Amino acid sequence: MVRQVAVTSVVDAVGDDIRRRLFAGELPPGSALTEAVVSEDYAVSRSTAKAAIEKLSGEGLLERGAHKTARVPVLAAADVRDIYRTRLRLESEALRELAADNRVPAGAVEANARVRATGAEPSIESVEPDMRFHAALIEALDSPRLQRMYGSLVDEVRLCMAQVQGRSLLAVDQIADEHQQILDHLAAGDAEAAVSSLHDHLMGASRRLVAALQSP
Amino acid sequence: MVRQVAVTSVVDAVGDDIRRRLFAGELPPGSALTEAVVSEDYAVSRSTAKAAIEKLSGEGLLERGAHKTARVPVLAAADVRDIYRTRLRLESEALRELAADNRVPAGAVEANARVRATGAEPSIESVEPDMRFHAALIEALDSPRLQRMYGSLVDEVRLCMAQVQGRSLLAVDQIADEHQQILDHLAAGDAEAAVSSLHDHLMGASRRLVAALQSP
DNA sequence: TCTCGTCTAATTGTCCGACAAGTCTACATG
DNA sequence: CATGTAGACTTGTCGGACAATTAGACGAGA
Repeated sequence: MVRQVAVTSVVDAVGDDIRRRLFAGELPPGSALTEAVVSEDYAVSRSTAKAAIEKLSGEGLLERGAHKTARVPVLAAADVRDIYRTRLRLESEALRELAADNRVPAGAVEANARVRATGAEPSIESVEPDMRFHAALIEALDSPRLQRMYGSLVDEVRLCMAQVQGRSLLAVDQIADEHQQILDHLAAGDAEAAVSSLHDHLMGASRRLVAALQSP
Repeated sequence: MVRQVAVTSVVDAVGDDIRRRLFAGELPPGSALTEAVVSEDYAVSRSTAKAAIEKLSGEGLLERGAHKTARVPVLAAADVRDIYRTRLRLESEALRELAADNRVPAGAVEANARVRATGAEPSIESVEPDMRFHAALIEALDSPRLQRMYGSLVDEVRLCMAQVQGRSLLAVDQIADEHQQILDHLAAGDAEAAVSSLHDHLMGASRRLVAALQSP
């Protein structure tokens, strides 16, 4: 077992902050990010700015064509649907594997408790534990590659959230209830029921996101 | 509908050629790729070489730590198993969705015919159509994100193949038969049977790869 | 002998400045 | 109105430079 500590290069630091700004909605969809601007904003060389931008492009958080300025992607309904259907695919598999052993990941239970603790009203506060709940399902499989894939999806989900500015929130209680239902099915070892609940949970969220995207 | 044509930067060209060399086994596992060497080999600046190396690292085809020289990853048994289990997860989901509509992707049928056409003896020739068969299952779902994820897995699979140098090949007929079995189950709309066949197919391949890795 | 510093060579991280090539916009021309 | 063109902006690539880091060799001292 090797202890891991994080070292951060300037490129990473700049990339991380741009990512943060993306998720915080500080960079509206469609807005441009030229290498020169990034370079000035962070007081780094253009090479460094370029590297940061290209890294984010590789992750799908920015769009850029050859000789074109990088832009914050504008997510269309088709994108949101693809993101959520792919999410559903990964998480469904996770549920099937967990249900096969009646496994209920402790991290998911804990995260859902935190969801519920954020109060009854729809709240942006509940997003964080909500994401943790779902991530815990994936992490329970202990597969580096699956986790990496899911991580890239999560980033796109956060981009969605930023673009609808919380206009698609559901009552916290309902979210927590739906999560609990999934956990119950897991405990019972009923894979199909768990998958079905997850399907409703995620497809509902997808529909709300699409609706929020299309109404100003 | 926009017609797409490919433009290739120098960075991409260098990256693509290194990728090719990786898959061709020209770069043995564990070997180092310094920026200076790449820069000289391709007669490009170090900045360009660096960008190419970093792109490949991002795709998981090279390993590199801060201030460390990039190296061709040496795949351990755990890696191969994780790669194949993740492959199984994605392809299983694809089969379930296809079976739900009794869909048999034409591309998969055609690819399997090409597998069989490569003769009866185990042959490196059959690898290409084999990969096409599996990719066709994923492509049938028409999901950009799922395809991207699967693509990154395929790259790692090719890295495996390069590292065992074809020491894990199975008789072409058997491969084609197993593929056909999956297609038959799909046509019958029997998702669980299709998934089960796929499971045996992929886990067998995984076991052979691990064995080949561990014997000289 | 083993451990610990130190020195050195190789390598990467970051910056700067430069120029060619590509993109976009507005404007002029036919 | 379509076409072409000029100019500003932006990206792609290069070369060189220097600091920071790593890794290996070497030697001093316990």
